[in-house]
Amino acid sequence: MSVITRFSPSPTGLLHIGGARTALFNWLFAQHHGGKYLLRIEDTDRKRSTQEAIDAIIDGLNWLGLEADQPPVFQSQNLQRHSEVANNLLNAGKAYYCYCSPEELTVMREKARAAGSTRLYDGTWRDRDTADAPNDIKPVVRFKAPLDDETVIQDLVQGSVTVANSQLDDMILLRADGSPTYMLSVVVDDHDMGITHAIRGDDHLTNAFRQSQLFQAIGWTPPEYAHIPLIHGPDGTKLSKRHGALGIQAYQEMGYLPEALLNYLMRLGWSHGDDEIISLEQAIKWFEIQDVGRGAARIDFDKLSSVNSHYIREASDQTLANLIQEPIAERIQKPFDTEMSQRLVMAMPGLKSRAKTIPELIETSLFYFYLRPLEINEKATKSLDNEARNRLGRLSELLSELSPWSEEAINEAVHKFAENEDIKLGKIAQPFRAALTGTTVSPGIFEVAMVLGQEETISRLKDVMTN
RNA sequence: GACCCCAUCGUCUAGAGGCCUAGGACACCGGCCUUUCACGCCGGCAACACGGGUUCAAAUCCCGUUGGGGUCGCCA
Repeated sequence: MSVITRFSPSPTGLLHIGGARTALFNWLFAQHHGGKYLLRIEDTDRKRSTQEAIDAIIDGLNWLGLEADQPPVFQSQNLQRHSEVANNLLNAGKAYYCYCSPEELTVMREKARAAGSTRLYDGTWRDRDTADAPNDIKPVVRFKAPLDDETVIQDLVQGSVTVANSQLDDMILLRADGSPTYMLSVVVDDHDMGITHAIRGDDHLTNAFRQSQLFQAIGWTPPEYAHIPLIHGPDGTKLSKRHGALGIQAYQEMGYLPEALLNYLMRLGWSHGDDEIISLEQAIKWFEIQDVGRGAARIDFDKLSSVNSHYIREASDQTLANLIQEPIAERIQKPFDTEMSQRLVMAMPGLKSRAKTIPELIETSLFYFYLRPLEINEKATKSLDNEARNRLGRLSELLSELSPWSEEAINEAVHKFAENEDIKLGKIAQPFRAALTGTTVSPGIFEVAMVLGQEETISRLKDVMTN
């Protein structure tokens, strides 16, 4: 039997980092087994589901490259089928009508809780004659859950998990308005979609018991379950808006590369020995659900950044240039022309090894495109005393005659210059950097000069001399 | 509160009874490299929650304690 997995978010909010990881694990598992990975939008709560959320989820998934193998399934379109299954259960005597009013249930719940019970519904209508039914109450349909024995889930991650059936009450299958509940819909859709493995968050573990019972009652085989631990915030508490319960596009905006986020996410809970940098191809080969840990993991932005900087360094100069060209143009208020594009690509090797995020990459590349005269920051100004300016003057004369204009040639020329002036290289390199970049921190200054070109370099030198 | 799950350096983790005086990565601290900042390289700090068993031997198995998390809706 071929593997089919699914990621089934409810479109009531953004695709957060935990959801992204769940999707990733489902995707990896399916890929590893040569199966299929499907997307099911659980939009049966029509009040809370929004089109924006649906778009955000699908966009986020696409950005990460976790495309489903089939068009998404919208749960709301299977409602009829779901109630049909409930009605069959009703006919078979495995479900029943319950006429309790919401008020009655509230009282019942409070009583049960006070008594320390997990069975919040006491089964009032389980065996009661429907002839007793009040006329003013529309009934819900409840599942006649087994009272004795226990339900056991062989979870692929958590191992064998057992609960006494006496702990579980009769869940609602169909609401008073006839609409199916989540528990029912999940079971029917998982079956109808042929889901073989349900990989989902830990928070569903207790749901698995009831779903398993339902499968049993209908006579279907439940999927294999794998409940993966949740992701916590840096302080170990539940992920909240404060931490990282941000939409995935927030991470995009913060400048994380999708491959970096994917790599980071897969290592949260899953491991393959000591490997840290793992490509998607390798992950597909290596991914075993048994290797997923059982404890919750905290999100660590430092590590994410570190992984990100690795992928930035790995990315091709052209790819990165394409990525940041627009943002740079916005910053400098000037559209890119061919020459600027070429300059950016040329500058990339020196730039990318210094950046942990894309915004950082943008920030540090700006000086290449600022119009003259450059603004020199305070620190940089300090290296431009009179002596230094005079020296830069002499250097600029030398450089204006330099040919060819290569990094190596510039390097050689400046070294020779320092030798002739009997100064340490730093004495000229730092003022040179200040003049060309306006700052004290930049890529190698010979590389900078090379990228800037002979004319621009000389001009920038002259700018600081005349000021 | 009841039920369920979890527990190795600050963080992510390796570890499936002897290979562990517990390994890697991030972060942190030194050093090297060097025209700055990074990168890179070298070194350092740092953990098996606690208590009982089982065993010749336990981070690894069992029980308990403590701590953390999850679930208890006519939400999903």
